[in-house]
Amino acid sequence: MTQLLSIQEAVRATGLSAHTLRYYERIGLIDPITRQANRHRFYRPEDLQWIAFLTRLRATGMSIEHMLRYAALRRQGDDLSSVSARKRMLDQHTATLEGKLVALQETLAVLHAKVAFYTKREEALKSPTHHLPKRGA
Amino acid sequence: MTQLLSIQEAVRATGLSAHTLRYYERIGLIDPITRQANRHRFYRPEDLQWIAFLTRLRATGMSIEHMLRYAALRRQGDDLSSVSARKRMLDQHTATLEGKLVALQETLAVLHAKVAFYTKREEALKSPTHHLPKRGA
DNA sequence: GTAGAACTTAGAGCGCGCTCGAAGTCAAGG
DNA sequence: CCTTGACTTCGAGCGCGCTCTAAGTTCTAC
Repeated sequence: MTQLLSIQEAVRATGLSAHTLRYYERIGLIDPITRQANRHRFYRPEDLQWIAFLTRLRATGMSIEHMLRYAALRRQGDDLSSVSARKRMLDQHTATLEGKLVALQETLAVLHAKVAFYTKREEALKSPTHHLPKRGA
Repeated sequence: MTQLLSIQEAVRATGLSAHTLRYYERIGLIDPITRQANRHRFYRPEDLQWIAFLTRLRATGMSIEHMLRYAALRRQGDDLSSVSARKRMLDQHTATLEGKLVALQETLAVLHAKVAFYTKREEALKSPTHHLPKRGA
């Protein structure tokens, strides 16, 4: 049958803490997780997929408020207005991430240059008789 | 001569708020900015360069605590231990950013796929007589 | 001389996203 | 029966990075 996971197993599977999993459910990011007789949660594979997607959105900087809007649209069902709105949200996030990607690449270039500079400086300082320290940035 | 900027001009130049500029100085991220007779700060081009670099580090997720360590090393001067430590910090940050870059690209791929899916779904919903709604993720 | 704008300081406050604590329930093992 | 331990709920607390407030100074314009 489908594998159902306890909260601790979900913790391992998602990388989130049990506190965070309950918190996400409490605020409505995650639909109410089905319970066993003892009221313990058990997570279905589809819950984990949704949580993994949420984690992606969070890790790339989407606010919880926005994720809540997305989750609400998802609950609304697959009518045109929901589908269009979700698409717009993801389009918007995509654009944001493309901007971040560029910024990140620029920063990586700056860091590579700085590291190269420090490497030279380091070598000069290690053998002061062979090279005078360089001037510069 | 070198151009000196008031705090408002520094705000425009850096994109940070005046509050944040003072805050950074107060906690030691920025060295004490020189003052005019009326005690107002005036920022030198080199201050702005340093602030721009800090802003890059922040924007790519370096914590203020780490930036403070970097700033302290910089104040220490260009001896071997400072240069090596700064290089190590930037190397470390570079590695972190390379990881983020990959994650970001993965998320962008997921988003592109989802948007494509929603686009199809949207079209199907707009002309329901021509296409039945699709099943799927 | 007075109003207003732009700055100064020190310290309090805030929003986000968790994170934790307290107290209770339940099932299994000894 | 009693402990142990994993879970439950609810609400309070926290760390980060600002952000704002209040009160004071100084300069410029009228």
